[in-house]
Amino acid sequence: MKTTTIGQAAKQLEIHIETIRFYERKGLIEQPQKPESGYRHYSTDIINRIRFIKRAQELGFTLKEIVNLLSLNDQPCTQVQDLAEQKLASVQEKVKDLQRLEFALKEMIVQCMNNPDDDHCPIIEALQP
Amino acid sequence: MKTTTIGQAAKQLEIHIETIRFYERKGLIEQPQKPESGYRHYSTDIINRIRFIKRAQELGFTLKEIVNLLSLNDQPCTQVQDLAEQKLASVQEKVKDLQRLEFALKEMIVQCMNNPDDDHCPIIEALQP
DNA sequence: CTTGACTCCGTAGTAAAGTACGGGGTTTAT
DNA sequence: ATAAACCCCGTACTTTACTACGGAGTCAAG
Repeated sequence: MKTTTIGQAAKQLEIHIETIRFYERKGLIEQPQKPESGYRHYSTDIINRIRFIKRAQELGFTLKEIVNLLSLNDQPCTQVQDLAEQKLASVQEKVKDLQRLEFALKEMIVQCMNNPDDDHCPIIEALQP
Repeated sequence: MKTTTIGQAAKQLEIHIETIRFYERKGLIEQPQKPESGYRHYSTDIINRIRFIKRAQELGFTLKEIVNLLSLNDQPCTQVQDLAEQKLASVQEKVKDLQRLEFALKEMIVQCMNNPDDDHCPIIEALQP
């Protein structure tokens, strides 16, 4: 089986070596087999696991949640679904809030554009509820 | 004018006293007038400013960004408009990101629901390349 | 066989956003 | 007028997710 050193793995994954060691310490990945040299050698399995971690992170999961996700590997699908649904709910809430803000900012800008007096900005008051 | 002590303000805003002092140190709010006793006394203006900070935070703005938002207050109207437009752009971007995330999560959940095999979760597999 | 690149390990530092602590003054209620 | 409750200040600690450092061992090229 083909294996890579930690440096090659890091380059391939575009992360720092230390990040890999960090994940190891945090229990997100196992410490790989180390032959007599003492150097870590990574299988594609571990590489893919790190890729998984990175993707989950992009989806807004914290490392803690990812540990949880990974531990669900052997758990029934419904539990994984639960986690994803929780995440979804919080994301949807954030979107709504941001859209409210977007609307508010747009309103402000319009008011600004209709303002003849440059020294008295309507946004100033609008920002202070 | 009615004022409150830091403790009352904190209770009202449901944050810690130390958080208020922390915002002061970070320049998000001014240190309020302190009479001979040395105690801070907060006007409703400052209370509202903190409320604004909290709201902006819930919307995903960092304190650094909020400092920026708040700095809109002292600028002439055209500059305020500029900054508001920059903010708007970043908010819109954030909304888009979150909607992408929302979509990805929904897809996963649907796949999960259509999965007859509870022991073999498509979410976990989807994230494993 | 030596030089440079790579790896090991443990420890320390970073940024963000607080939170806690402790020794001292002040206010308020009894 | 005294104890409880509140506030002052500076400093230190917390969490998350890394990132950096430094001395020592190892491997690969010339």
